[in-house]
Amino acid sequence: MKSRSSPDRRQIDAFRRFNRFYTVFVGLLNGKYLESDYCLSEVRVLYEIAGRPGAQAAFLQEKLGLDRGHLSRMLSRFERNGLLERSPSEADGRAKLLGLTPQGEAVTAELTDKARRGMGDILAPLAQRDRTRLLKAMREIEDILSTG
Amino acid sequence: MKSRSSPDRRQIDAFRRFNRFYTVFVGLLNGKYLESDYCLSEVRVLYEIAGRPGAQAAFLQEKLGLDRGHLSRMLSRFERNGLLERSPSEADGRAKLLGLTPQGEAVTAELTDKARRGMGDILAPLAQRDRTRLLKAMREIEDILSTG
DNA sequence: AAAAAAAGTTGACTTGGTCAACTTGATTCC
DNA sequence: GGAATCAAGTTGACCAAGTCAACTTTTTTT
Repeated sequence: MKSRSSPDRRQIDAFRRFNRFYTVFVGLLNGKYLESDYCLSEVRVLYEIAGRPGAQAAFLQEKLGLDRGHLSRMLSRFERNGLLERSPSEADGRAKLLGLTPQGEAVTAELTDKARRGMGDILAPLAQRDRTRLLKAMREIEDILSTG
Repeated sequence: MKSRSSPDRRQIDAFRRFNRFYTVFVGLLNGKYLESDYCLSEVRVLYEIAGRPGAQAAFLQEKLGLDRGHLSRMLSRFERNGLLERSPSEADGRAKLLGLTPQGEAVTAELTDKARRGMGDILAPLAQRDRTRLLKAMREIEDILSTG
């Protein structure tokens, strides 16, 4: 590995400032789209199931880092509220396959919509030029941090 | 106000993607520096008191959006653990002025240190050029989003 | 066939946080 | 100046998210 100078204090502090800034910013967003009966991990679970119908709990538990019991109860609640169906797996008698009901799909779509509207409201007052700059900057951060 | 075109779908989705990305990223960071007995709001409270010795609870409660009762108990706990002193205000008999004890200062400094080290670890493997790009992009996002 | 492991459920518990009632001291406003 | 109102802080009751461990059932290993 190539030897590199260590980061200086000014850079580290600017980094921390951005994190504080963006944490608050995202907090506001989430506070907004969490105006919807569902907490963050519930939303993540719904999205995940929507994206992979037929997944099983163990997979979600692993991927999202949730507790078994917690997830089990959450899924029961979803089922009770008509958002989710759990059907026995043919391949494995222990497992249950997860899938959203039409109502579950609708709720998930509504959540996505709300999230999109939230973002749209933030972008709307910006000039087209600033939107482009913003998204380019975001892209750049993703690139740099994810290859690092 | 100048009329502007509404943001398009691609931009909105790129925005959301960045939010997901950065939420996970920050989550990892926090997971790291929350390896320290203190939860996020406790850390914020400590930082706030460190930055404004003599502040009173009502101010913190307002600024950080915490519940009165929750904050009151948190401060009691800090006091019990020797991190905090609450002295009666001369100007207002109801109020108590908050200040960190030397031990409280030490804990806070240690937290800051940990946070800095966390950031440093992320910046370290990057080339100097990428660090500069990263921080410039962050700066740009702050600028655009905070003036909007 | 026995032992070990995996999927899921359940109960007991911890904890971060909310809500409302209450005490005490400061303001307001006739 | 005194009654009504309001603000600062404390306390108790409560909630919901999340953790931990025990248990059942089915599958895999050997």
